Amino acid sequence: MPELPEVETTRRDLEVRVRGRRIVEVCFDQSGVSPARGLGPLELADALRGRSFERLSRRGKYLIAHLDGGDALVFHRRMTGNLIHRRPTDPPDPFTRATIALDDGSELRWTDMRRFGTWDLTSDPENAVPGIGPEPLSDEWTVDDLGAALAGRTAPIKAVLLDQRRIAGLGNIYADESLHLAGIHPERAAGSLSRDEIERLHRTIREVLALAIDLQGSSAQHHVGGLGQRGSMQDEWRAYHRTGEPCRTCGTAIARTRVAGRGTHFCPRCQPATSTASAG
DNA sequence: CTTATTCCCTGATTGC
DNA sequence: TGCAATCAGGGAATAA
Repeated sequence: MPELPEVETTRRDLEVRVRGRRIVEVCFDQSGVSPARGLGPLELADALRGRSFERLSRRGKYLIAHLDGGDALVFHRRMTGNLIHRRPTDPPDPFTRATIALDDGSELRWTDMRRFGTWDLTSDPENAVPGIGPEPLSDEWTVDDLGAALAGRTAPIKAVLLDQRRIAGLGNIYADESLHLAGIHPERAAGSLSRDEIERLHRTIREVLALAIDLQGSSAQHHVGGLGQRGSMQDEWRAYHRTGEPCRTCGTAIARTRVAGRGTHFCPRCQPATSTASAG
């Protein structure tokens, strides 16, 4: 599913291709459902027609398309959303819910099998995502910041990693992967992590996100990049979606449980429930 | 303020 | 083989 690396992949792919392009028309499928809360398909098309893209930015899992005039169209791909740049003559993409025609004859196709994705038109792009936590790949995000986000919390560490108010952009895949690399059990109380564990986790979060961006994201399920290409990070998964398969570090079968309502994968040996001893 | 639960959606998978 | 139940999960809403 699209997490920070998948959204960043799309941003990089599309930025150069939509910059300066004017929206000629926006067409939605026949469902009558708009991905924009509070705006129907026709209203949304009216609001976007004639506007130009200035740049694309990202905040956590949100893709922000800055428009001329100072406002922005904010996309969230949720589970199955993709934004793909195509020519009209390219073969159809399955589950295309909307098409944005551009003034150079190309188009952006919004595909979203499960229709969870959202568009949000805002006049205040700087505050497009209120309450969201720090960007984990930013130079300004320190070990101390992570420590402060975890301090005193009794919730499982994985639940805190998934909480977008604490850290922006981690989802189920990269939470599991970061914890495996750090050797930390996903059900450990967040506030119980030692300084050494917090340092390891800070490092592995950044490592796994950076690698995933290099590999253009994980495409085991639905994600494709802005040109329709698959990523290859799924080949590097060490925990996520590997139930019963051998841990790449120690060979122990990867276990599966449920944390914060999400399927959770970990190595019972490398990620012990109690120890603070090293791993990763 | 906190943590836990439900719901949205639809194709894939599982169970009988 | 067929059909129903379950599963996948980000985040908003709701509950406690």
